[in-house]
Amino acid sequence: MRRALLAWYRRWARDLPWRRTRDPYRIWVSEIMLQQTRVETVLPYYERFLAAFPTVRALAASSPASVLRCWQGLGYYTRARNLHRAAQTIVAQRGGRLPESAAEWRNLPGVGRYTANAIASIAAGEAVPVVDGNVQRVLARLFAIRACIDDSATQTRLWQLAEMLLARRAAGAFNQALMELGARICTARRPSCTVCPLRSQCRARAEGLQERLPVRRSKRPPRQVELVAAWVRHAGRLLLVRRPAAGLLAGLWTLPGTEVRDGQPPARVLRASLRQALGIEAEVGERIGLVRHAFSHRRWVVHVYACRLSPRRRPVRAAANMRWVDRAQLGEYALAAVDRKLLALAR
DNA sequence: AAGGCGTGGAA
DNA sequence: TTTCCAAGCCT
Repeated sequence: MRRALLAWYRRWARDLPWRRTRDPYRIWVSEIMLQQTRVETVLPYYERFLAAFPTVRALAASSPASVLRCWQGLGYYTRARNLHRAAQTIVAQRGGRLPESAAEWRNLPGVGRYTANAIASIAAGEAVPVVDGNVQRVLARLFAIRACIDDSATQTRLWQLAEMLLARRAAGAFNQALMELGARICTARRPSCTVCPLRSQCRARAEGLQERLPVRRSKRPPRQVELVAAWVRHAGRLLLVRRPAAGLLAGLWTLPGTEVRDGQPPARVLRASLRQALGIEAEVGERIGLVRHAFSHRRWVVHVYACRLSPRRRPVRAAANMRWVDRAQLGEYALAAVDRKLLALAR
């Protein structure tokens, strides 16, 4: 099995930038970006990030805002904050020397069992297994595991299997090969069994179960939330506010606004929110659009209104989490994808 | 154990 | 349009 898999990988592995280096810093950055994120999505971010922060020292010396700007649009923003924090810890406590074992990597924020083992096996050849979504699927099929993949007992078994199968003298290549197989051949839907290097050893295929495995727990549908946002311009500038430091899209910038409880009139809620949260007296004008956005765990419907400051209450002094922004300066503010949609409405 | 935490592509 | 999901981690 190892021989077939490694031979397949040598022949078919995609040429990816993080496969062209053994620099632990670069491997680390790639693994963090790849958490729950597709290769094609990561590629441009990876190149930009390493151009901006080519070493762990450069990353540690940068500002949180600049790291977040580089990450904007990639999602799961805690990853960026953890990466930055970890870089500062590495410089402050280890003189910039990166961890050298999976156990050491595991101590860094944002580095769990999968990521620690991935980095250590790929960058240093340490003989430790990985189990990610790909490996779960490949092993569940290879061994025809019908138990729910989310059960902790099943997880334990998958890690044991990955450990048992591991090609210990080529751990990095083996781990990547298993994941590559899951990404390219043993896909979630319509796996390409006829060209799979493990087809003769796959129990799911022998039993015709490959399309039905693995079995996952069904997730309950995301909660729907209605919001209202304000497009406030004054003297050629647009009002932005910074989201709270914790929670959804923490630390990113957005249009001012708030949640609308069911049945409430959006325009009135918005006017009250601007006054109470920001001390701004504004007239809420026409609705310039409706934006729908889906997160992993909730769905937003955002009403966007054009607003103008009440004439006698100007000028407005910006609080710490509030900025009047020139169009030319917009690039200095990290925005989530949902807020790109909001801004695109009124251009 | 289960839910918070993003996004975009595929079916 | 909706659903599922992709190189997970943290609480």
